[in-house]
Amino acid sequence: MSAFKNHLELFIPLSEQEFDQILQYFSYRELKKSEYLIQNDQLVDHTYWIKKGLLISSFTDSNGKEHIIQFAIENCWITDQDAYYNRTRATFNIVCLEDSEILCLSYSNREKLCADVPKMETFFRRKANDSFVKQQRRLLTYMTSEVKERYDLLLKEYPGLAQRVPKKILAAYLGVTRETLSRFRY
Amino acid sequence: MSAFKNHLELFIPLSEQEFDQILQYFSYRELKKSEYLIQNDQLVDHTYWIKKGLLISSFTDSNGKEHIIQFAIENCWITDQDAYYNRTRATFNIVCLEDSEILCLSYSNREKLCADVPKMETFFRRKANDSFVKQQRRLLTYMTSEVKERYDLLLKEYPGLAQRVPKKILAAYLGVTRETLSRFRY
DNA sequence: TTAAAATAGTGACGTAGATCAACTTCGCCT
DNA sequence: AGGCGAAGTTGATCTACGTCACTATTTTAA
Repeated sequence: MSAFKNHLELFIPLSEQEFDQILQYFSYRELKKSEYLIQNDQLVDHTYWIKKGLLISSFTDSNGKEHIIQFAIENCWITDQDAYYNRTRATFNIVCLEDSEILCLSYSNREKLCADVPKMETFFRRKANDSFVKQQRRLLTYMTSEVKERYDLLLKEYPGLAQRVPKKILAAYLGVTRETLSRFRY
Repeated sequence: MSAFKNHLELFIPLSEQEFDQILQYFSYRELKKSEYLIQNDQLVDHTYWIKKGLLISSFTDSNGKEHIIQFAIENCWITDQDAYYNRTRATFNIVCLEDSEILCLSYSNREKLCADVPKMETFFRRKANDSFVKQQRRLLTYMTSEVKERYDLLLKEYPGLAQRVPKKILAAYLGVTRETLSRFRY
């Protein structure tokens, strides 16, 4: 009754044996609240699937302002994708907001997995297309919607997030100051 | 000496025979300036690779304001990805700004191609990861940079675009009015 | 070839959200 | 349990960009 198997089966059907084989390519980690998974300037050799917990990836711009790139809760993947795919150093920080349980996949194991198990290459292709569309929707929301509307959409996408995460983090995801967000809530 | 073969070889090496086989899955179209490749509300059954020309995909929001999603010039892929991958209707319009020559790949042919030629599944996986990262960089630029800076970055990414495209289209890509863009140029 | 439409530039004014500052409340740590 | 830093609220201004209105120029199509 693995949540990870269910997750993979969103895109590809798997036998128990296939799933067991796939799991060999992953390792497992547990992190406590406020520990870092990735820090700015590190080489990024892994992508991560969140079994349990809550993490954020963030970017600090040249004015020292922090922007939230992504929330990752149960069943989400997270890494600094630019650094991971291009084998360069992180520009993002990824930190735990809650104690977390994480499956880890190294770059070389991911390539091996894709070569050894064609279904997994299909999975990653579909997943990447899906992520692209979601990212594009976020950009579109950014371009077309008022802050209040973007806030409502965020809470609709992650119900209960407002209770798990400081408001200033929500504001930094929406691209406004905490003062502005505070004036919008009632 | 095919530009398309070179394009595929950015991610995967190909023999002439393999390339010839791959080409079988595509069809070819020519469009004149101002003709539509995809119109809002149509079913989207193809993704397109631009051999020559210039197209834009755009989205018209509930206030009637037009937003430019993407410019597609030589060697770019373009479609309404949300509609294409999820087999639904277009929310974007895609129109030619210049006479264009286009390779077309249907959804079912793409799936067949991925199943028949594993290298092409690898190509599309890598390409999708790459597109995701580029999209994420655009969102980040949106969140962190002033309009003037975003304008300069756009022209750096597509040199000569300012000469090929009406200014109001550039403004709609940057998410500002044509008046504001006009005041930034010197 | 010329009229109409689309594109572009500029000024005056309006507004959403930023910035700064003061105050309150919450959560963590020994 | 109580002290301290982080988080959140609220008010007063500031500012980047939007809106509207008018004019000039370029493109399109009959």
